[in-house]
Amino acid sequence: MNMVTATEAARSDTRHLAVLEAAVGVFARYGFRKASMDEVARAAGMSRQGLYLQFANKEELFRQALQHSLDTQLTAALAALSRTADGLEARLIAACDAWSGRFVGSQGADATDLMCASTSLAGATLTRYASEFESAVARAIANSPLDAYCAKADLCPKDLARTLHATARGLKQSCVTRAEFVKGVTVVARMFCAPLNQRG
Amino acid sequence: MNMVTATEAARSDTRHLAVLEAAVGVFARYGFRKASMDEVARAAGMSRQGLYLQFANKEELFRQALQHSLDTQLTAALAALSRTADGLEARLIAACDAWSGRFVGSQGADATDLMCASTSLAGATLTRYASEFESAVARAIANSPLDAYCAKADLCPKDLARTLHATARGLKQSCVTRAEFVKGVTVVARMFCAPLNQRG
DNA sequence: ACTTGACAATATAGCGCCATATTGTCTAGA
DNA sequence: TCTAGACAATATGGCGCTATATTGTCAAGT
Repeated sequence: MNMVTATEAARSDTRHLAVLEAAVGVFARYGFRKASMDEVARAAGMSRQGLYLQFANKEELFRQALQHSLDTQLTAALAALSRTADGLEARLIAACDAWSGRFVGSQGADATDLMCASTSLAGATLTRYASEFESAVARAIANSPLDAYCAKADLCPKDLARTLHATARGLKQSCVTRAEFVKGVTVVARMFCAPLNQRG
Repeated sequence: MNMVTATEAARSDTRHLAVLEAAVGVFARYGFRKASMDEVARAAGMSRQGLYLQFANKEELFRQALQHSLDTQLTAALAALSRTADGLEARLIAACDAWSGRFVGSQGADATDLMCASTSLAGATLTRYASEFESAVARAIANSPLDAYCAKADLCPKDLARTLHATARGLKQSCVTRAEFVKGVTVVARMFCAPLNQRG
């Protein structure tokens, strides 16, 4: 692969991602059914036919947009977890926010539609990413001094990760503002990390 | 009020509550719309007209059944919280389970219907009970040694209670079995109570 | 005090039909 | 490589209609 094709591939890839970003925005606002290919094309600044040249159909576009969104969120969460310069508490908060916080304030009446479409069109992907998130959180905990306390409390890092994730889900469904969400996540993370701030 | 009327009132009240119990079961299984007065009457072992002698209409029956269910759950939660012989962790677990755990495994396709009907027919009652639950949890925390740690962590008992409640909500929506739910609640409660098990 | 059987009023589910919106595909062209 | 315009196939929402189920209310009986 020479320079030209590499550059072209990179540019085409960038364009591809930009389209997916636009699609994510439109799907998030209108849900799966009420979002039209026309709307997505306009948001991406291209023609409707341009979309069909890149994606076989609406379902495929949705699948890729969903996967891109999940990928972005998971990548950001992993990045947050790997900032070992920060304390575990800050990393957990940032990770949960990156993973679950993005669409907190903006879920309308189409939320059920989105969840339904996501599970029916890419349920496996969805659960796979969620599981990867929990595993990464569990690893971060296992590689921290908190791991020792877990054992003492007859718990494993995986348990903490799962419950942290459940808390994020609960907050997502009950919080109106993102600030509220972050506040809630901060509370769990801080309490989970409490053993680190005391002499054991 | 003499003995006879008092006894009669008590018996009538017991009957009333038994009918509400039956109604709760039917509504929980079928949702609001798909549950028929006929079904409730059969479950309560009485005639459909008997229901209309006690409740003005279906909405009123639902409101009272919901309130009775909330009342039962809140009462059980308060009782759990007041068992000061137990440690805070056990009390928090029992309280969350009593408040949120009852219908964990049994939520079918009519769950949305139930939530929608509940909020539209008795939204104020719903939020009032939820708020009372959180306040009671907050009080239990404030009256425990954990209160001191809260202050040190720049948090208040109310924050912990709210987040605990959010965790219960998240678990309720993601757990398939009640055991799973209790396990998740145990994890948060144990970690929240961690500061009590260490020398500060 | 509750049941039974009946009743009209109303809600619900299903169906077909129509108008419209959207999808997915094509051709021609910049 | 993308756009523009057109196209059939299909999905969707609305409307009227029918059949059925359910609600809410009777009168009569126990």
